[in-house]
Amino acid sequence: MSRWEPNARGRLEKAALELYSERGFEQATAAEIAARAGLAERTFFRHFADKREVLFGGAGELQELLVHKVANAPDSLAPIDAVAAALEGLGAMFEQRREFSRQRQSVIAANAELQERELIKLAKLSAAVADVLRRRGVADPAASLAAEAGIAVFKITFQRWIDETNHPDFGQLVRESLAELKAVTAGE
Amino acid sequence: MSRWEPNARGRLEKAALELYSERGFEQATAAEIAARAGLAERTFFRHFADKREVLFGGAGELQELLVHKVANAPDSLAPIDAVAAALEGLGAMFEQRREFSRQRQSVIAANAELQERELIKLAKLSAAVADVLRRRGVADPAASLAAEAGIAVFKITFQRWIDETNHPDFGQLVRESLAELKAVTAGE
DNA sequence: GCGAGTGATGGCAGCTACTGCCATCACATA
DNA sequence: TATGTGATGGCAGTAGCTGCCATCACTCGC
Repeated sequence: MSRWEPNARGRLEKAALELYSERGFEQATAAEIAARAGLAERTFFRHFADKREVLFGGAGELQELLVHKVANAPDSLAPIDAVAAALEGLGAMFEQRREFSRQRQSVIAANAELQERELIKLAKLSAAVADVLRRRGVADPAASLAAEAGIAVFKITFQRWIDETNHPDFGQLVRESLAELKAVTAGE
Repeated sequence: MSRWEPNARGRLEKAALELYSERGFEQATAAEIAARAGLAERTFFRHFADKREVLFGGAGELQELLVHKVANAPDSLAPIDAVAAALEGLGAMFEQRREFSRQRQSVIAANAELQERELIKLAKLSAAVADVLRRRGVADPAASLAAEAGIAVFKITFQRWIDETNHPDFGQLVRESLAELKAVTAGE
């Protein structure tokens, strides 16, 4: 494996996840990751803005997917239900890479800097969802709040999906979490 | 102003906010901040874990305050209402430092790394609120969801409070945002 | 008053993340 | 075969951050 092997980016992502798992995020240097991928450190930073970003290559696709699903949800659905329906549709994608997701999440859970990066990705997701809700005609601050609430449902759902040992259905967990949220915010 | 002047930490916080405002977070070095505070770079890193943390000295107090207020909210209040009541009680604290808050928030808004730090502080706030809700007898995932929803209300409220030019009342904004959230999550 | 102890500070060496700049390489195309 | 293009490597340099040790101001027991 040397220069001009295909899929340098993918090799870097794989090498990084392995090294971060083996010895922790802080103990792995960018040079080591690059070496394991058969590349130079300089090349690592050409593919990824920093050491953390290598774990978040999928964030863009996830956002596009979610935005697309919210945009295409039936007009009859209330904002929060449109977001929840879109979240349910993410199940297939996650189920497919469950083991990868678990490993990645365990690395992130062990390091605060990675959690920060994860949180800003979720914040951008929330902002994008708020945008598409506004395009559906939802006014502010309702659009922002519905988006934030939807992402909160996503966070809790994903955590439960990772933690549960008996492979629960992602969509089912979304529906349960949404019902809990509605129960919790029902009042007056 | 030299060695052994009192309140080194406070001087560093002030110098940092000034420098970050004047030329941006990335363009200000830790050595410069320390010099402006009459201290050495080494001393800066003894008071703050990193360059960002110097802007978040108040996060701990805020969390204690909020947790205390949620814990002492009337038992009759539903979880989300207990959190909202606690948030309303934060108004006095913010109104007192409105100009500081605006300047600080403008610095944070201009830099992604600072936003990441802010988000993890809010996540910790949410976790602490979830904890105190559990101590109030709220089960999971309701406790986590109520906390996340409450912090979402806080985020939107704070943003509106900063943006509005005509000095709105913080508590009033909390009540409005909560009402919007309830409207948005009311369903089926 | 005086010496030991304590906590805050400064200085310095060193590692690593990250960047700018330029050379080099593999490949496509004319 | 020449030439352009995009990906890569090498290297120097900056800045964030840490470990280690010396130094300084203050306190307390005597």
